[in-house]
Amino acid sequence: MDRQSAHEEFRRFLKREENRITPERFEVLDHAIEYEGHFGADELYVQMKSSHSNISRATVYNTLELLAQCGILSKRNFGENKTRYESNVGKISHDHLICTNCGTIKEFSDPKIQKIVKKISSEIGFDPTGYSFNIFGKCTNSNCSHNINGK
Amino acid sequence: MDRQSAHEEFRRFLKREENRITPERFEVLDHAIEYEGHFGADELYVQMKSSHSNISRATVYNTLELLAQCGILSKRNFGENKTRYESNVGKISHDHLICTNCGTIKEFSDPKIQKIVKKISSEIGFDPTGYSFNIFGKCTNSNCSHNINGK
DNA sequence: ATTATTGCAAACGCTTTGCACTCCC
DNA sequence: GGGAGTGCAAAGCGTTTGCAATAAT
Repeated sequence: MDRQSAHEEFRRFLKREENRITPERFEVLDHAIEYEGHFGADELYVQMKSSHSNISRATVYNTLELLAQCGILSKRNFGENKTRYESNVGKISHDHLICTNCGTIKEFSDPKIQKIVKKISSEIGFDPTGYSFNIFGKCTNSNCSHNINGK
Repeated sequence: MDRQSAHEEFRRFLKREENRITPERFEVLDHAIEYEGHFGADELYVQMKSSHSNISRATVYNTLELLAQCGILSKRNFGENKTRYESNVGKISHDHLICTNCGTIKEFSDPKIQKIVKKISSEIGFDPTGYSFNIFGKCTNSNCSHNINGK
C-alpha cells in the first residue's frame, strides 16, 4: 500500500464513519506515513510545526486516533505511559522486543501469535479487534552498554 | 506464596540489591498484595492515605517499582498511558483480554506464549526479562453494552 | 557518622478540554 | 446555514523531581 491508496482508504473510512474530509487530516496522514519508525503524537506535532505547518495539537491527536481506527497506523505502547504510532503502509504486521537498557526496539513476527489471539478469544467469548505483544529485556550485543537516559 | 513469604522474599531482594529495609516499604507491600485486582500507583497512594497512613507519593511510586523488579508484583499497561500493578501472590502467571466497550478485563494463560518469548529472544540475541500480551476487543456477553465512559 | 530514604510540594510530559472561529457538507 | 472541525491556550492527570528532614546502616 502506497501513499495514494492510503489517501483513498482514509477517505473511504471518513465517509463511512460520517467524519468530514478536511485537508488537515490528510496533512497529518502524509507526515505520519513518512515518519521513520515509531513516533509520539506530540513529536509529530512538533515536526509538522517545524516544517511550517499551521496544524494544531488537537487536530494531530484527533487525526492519529482516526488513522489508527482506520488501520493505516498501529497504536503501540512500550510501557512508557505514552502512546506511540507506527505506519502500516508497506509493512507486514509485527511485534516488538524492547531493550530496557539502551531503548533499542527490534521487530519480529510469529504467525502463532495470531492463532493464540483467535483461540483464546473464541474460548472466552470475545470479539478481538487487536492485540499488543511486547518482549522486554536486554540486548546482548556489545553496543548495548548504557541506560536509556544515559545514566 | 502468602504475605509472610512475600515479606521474606522482599527482604532478601532488598538486601541483595543493597537497598535499605524500611517499614514504609513493607507497608506498601502489604497494601499492594491485599488490593483486589489491578491498581495504579496513585490509587494505592490515595487508598493508603485514606486508611490514615503517613506514606508519601514518592515512596509509593518507588516501592511499587522495587516490588515489580522483585517479582512480587506484575507491572501492566492496558493502553491507557498509566502503569498498573497486580499482585502475583497466590496467582499463576497470566495475560489479559480488555474490552474496549465496557472496560472489563479478563485473564487467560497459554503456555505457548512463554515458548514464543524464548524462541524469538534467542533468535534475535536478546535476554528477556518479561513481556506483555494484551488482547483488545469487545466482550460478546449481553452485560457489555456501554462505553467505558458511559457515552 | 554517613548517606539512602522519606514526605512534601512543585514541576514535568503527554494528553484532553473549552472556546471562539472556520469551512465542509 | 448548521454543525463538525479547527487553532489556541489552559487545564488535567499520572508521574517524577528537588529539597530539607529523618532514620537505616
